Amino acid sequence: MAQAGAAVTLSDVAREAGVSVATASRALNGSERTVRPDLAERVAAAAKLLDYSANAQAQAMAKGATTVVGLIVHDIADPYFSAIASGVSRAADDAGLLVMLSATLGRPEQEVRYLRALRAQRGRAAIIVGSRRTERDRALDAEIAAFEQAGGRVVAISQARLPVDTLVIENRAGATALARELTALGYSRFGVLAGPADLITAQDRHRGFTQGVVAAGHPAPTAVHGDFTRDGGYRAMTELLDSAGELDCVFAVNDVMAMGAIAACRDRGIRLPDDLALAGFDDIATLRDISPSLTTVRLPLTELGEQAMSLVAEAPAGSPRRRRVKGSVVVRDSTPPRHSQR
Amino acid sequence: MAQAGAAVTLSDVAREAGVSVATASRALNGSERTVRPDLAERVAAAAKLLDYSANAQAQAMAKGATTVVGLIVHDIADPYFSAIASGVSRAADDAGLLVMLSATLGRPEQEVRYLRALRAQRGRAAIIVGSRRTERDRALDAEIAAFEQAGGRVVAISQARLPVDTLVIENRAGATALARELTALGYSRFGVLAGPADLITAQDRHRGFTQGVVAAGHPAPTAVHGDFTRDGGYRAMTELLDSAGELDCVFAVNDVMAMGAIAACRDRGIRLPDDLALAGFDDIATLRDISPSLTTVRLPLTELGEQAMSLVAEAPAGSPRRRRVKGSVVVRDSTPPRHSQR
DNA sequence: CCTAACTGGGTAAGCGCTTTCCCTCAGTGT
DNA sequence: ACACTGAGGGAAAGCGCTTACCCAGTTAGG
Repeated sequence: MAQAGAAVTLSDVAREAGVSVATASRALNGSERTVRPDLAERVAAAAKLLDYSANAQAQAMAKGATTVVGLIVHDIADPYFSAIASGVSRAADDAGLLVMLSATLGRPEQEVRYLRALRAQRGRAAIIVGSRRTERDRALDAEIAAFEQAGGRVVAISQARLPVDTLVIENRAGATALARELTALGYSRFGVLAGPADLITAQDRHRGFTQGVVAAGHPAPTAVHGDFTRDGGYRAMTELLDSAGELDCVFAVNDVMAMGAIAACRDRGIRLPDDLALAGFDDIATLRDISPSLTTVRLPLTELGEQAMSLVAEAPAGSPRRRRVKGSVVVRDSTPPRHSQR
Repeated sequence: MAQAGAAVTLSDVAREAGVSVATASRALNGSERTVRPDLAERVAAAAKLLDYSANAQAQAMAKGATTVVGLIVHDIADPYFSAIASGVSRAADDAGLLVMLSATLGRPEQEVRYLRALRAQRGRAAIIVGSRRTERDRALDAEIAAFEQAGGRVVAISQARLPVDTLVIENRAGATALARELTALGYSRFGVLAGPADLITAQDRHRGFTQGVVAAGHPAPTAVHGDFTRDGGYRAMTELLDSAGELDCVFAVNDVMAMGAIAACRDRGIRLPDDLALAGFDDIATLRDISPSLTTVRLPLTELGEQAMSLVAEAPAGSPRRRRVKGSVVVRDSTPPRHSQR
C-alpha cells in the first residue's frame, strides 16, 4: 500500500496493466474508442487490485464538465425544505449527479455567496429554493448571470422573480381556495399569522386568503406578522390572541408557523379546534398525524424537488420557463364544520 | 462578454492586468509570497472587471486538497437527519467547507457507493450518520479504508461499529433512564415499537428499555418490530394494539415511529394520554408542540452535527476516538403520572 | 498481390491552477 | 565601490485526467 495521501492514479493502473494511460483511460472510463478485450480486462484487474478511483476533479477539468448540482435552501432543518431536498436528492441520484447542499438561514447575501462557490466548483446547475423578498437582489441577478455564463443552469422554486426557469407555487390561488373552504364551513372571523412582511410567499398567501374571505362577504382578517418559523408563529399567535377581538379561525401562512401557533394555544389553555380553528399551508408530513390534524394546502414538496432536477436536465429555453404548481386544500380536524351558534 | 461555457480563467485576468499568471495567482488566491501592492491592485481590478472566479477543481488539483465534506444520511426528509444536517451545514459554513449531501434511503450499499463517489471527488472528509446494522459491512469497511488511504477523514454518528472517530449515542442508557422515569410515574405494562430487528440503534433502545422495566420489577414489555419510519410506527402500533393484552404505556424507539403510533391511535379511537401513554426517543422538534406533547429522550441533534464537523477538523488520532453523547429524558404530557386504579 | 480502409495502441497536448526555481533589481554593510 | 542579501516577477513543471493525432498491423476489395 502506498502511504496516506498518495492516491492511486491512472498511470499507476496503466503501469500495473502494462499499457499506456490512454488505453487505461479508454478501458476504465469509456470513450468512443474501443479497447481490445484482453487489454481491457487487464486494466480492469489492475484497477481493482489497486482499488483505483478516478479523480473526479481531474476528469472534470479534462472534459470540462462536472456532475455537481447545488441546492440552496433557507433551512434544511425546516420540513418544507428537507422534503424538497429529499426529492432533489433522489432525482440527482437517478441522474448520477451529486448534490451540494447549502443553507442560507434566510440571509440573501448567503445565496450569492453559495452560488459563487458553486460557480467556482463549475457546478452543472443550481437549484434555488425559497421565497424571494420584495426588494430586488441585484447581486443575486448578477451572480446568476455569471453562473449561466460559465455554463451552469439555474432553476428556482418559489416565485417568478428570478430570470431563470422556475417552479412557481400558486400561493395566492391556494390561499384563496382555502379561505373559500373555510368560509363554507361556517367560519367568518379570521386571523392571519402573516409571516415576514417582505417575504413574497407570505404576502401572496396573506393576500390570497384575505381576498377569499372578503369575497365571501366577511370582514378582512386581522393580521400579525412574524418570522416564517415555529417561534415566529408562536409569537404572532400570542400577539393575535392578545390584540384581536373574537376570532373563530386562524390561518398561519405556513405549517411551521401553525406549529408555533398550536404551542401558543396550548400555553394559553385554548383548545383546538373547540375554542378556535386553525389552518396552515404546505402540508408538511408531521402535521398530518397530530391531533387535531391540521387543515392546510397541500404542496407536492418531494415532487417539486424532482421536477426541479428534471428542469435542470432539459435544454435551456430561450427565455425562462415557468411551471405553475398548484396546491390543494386538505380539510382536516383542525377546522370542523362550524354550526353557527346564533 | 465571452460566449457561454467559456469561463474566465486566471490567464485572462493576468493578461488583462499585464502580469504573469504566477503573479495573478499569488495576488488573488494568496500564498507565502507577497505581491507588490500596485500590481496586486491591478490584478484585483482585472478580476473584478472580468468577474473572475477561480476554478476550484483546478485549484484542488494543483494543491491537492479540496474543501468538500460529504454527509451521508439515511433520509434527509426525516427530522432526525435534517436536524443533524443543519448542524453540519452550519459548522461547514464556518469552516469554509462545502457539504455534499447523500441520502441512502436505508440501503447499505448506497453508503459504499456514495463514499466511493466522495473519494473520487477527493473529499476532505465524510460524515456517516445513522444506525449500523448488525451484520458487518465489509464493503463499507474496505471503502472507508480506501477513503482514508486517499487522505480523507471519516467520522460517524451512531454506534462504535466503524473503525473511525465516532459520536456514540448512548441509546441503551437513555432508554433505561426513560424506563426508570416511566415506572416511577406508575406505569407497569409496557409495549415497545421496536424498529427493525437488525438495526443496532433500535436494538439498543429496546434492550435498554426492557432492562429498565425489568429492573423496576415489572414484566418485560411486549415488542413489535417495524420500519424506523412513520409508517413503520403506524403498522407496529396497530399490530401491538391487536395482539397485546392490556397496556398502559408504549415506547416507540424513535420519535418518527411515535408519530405513526399517534396516528394509529387516532384511527383506533384511542385517546392519548388518557387511554394509553406514549413515549419516544430523539426529541425531534415538531413533536414538542403537539398535544399531548411527547415524552421522549432528548438528543442534541444539531450539536451532534456540529461536533462531527469539529472532529473532522481535528488531527486524526492513532486509533478511533469515541465521544459518548448522552440523551436526557424529557417528561411531557403524553405520560402523565398514573394514579394506579387498584 | 497491392492498396485502401479500419482497428486500436501509444504519444503528447492540453484543462486551469499552484509552486518551484531562476533571475533581476534595489537595498545593505564594509 | 562591491559582494551580499532579500523582495518579488516570470517561466515552466507538474497535478491526473481526456482526446486529438500519429502510426503499425489487419483486413478487405479489386
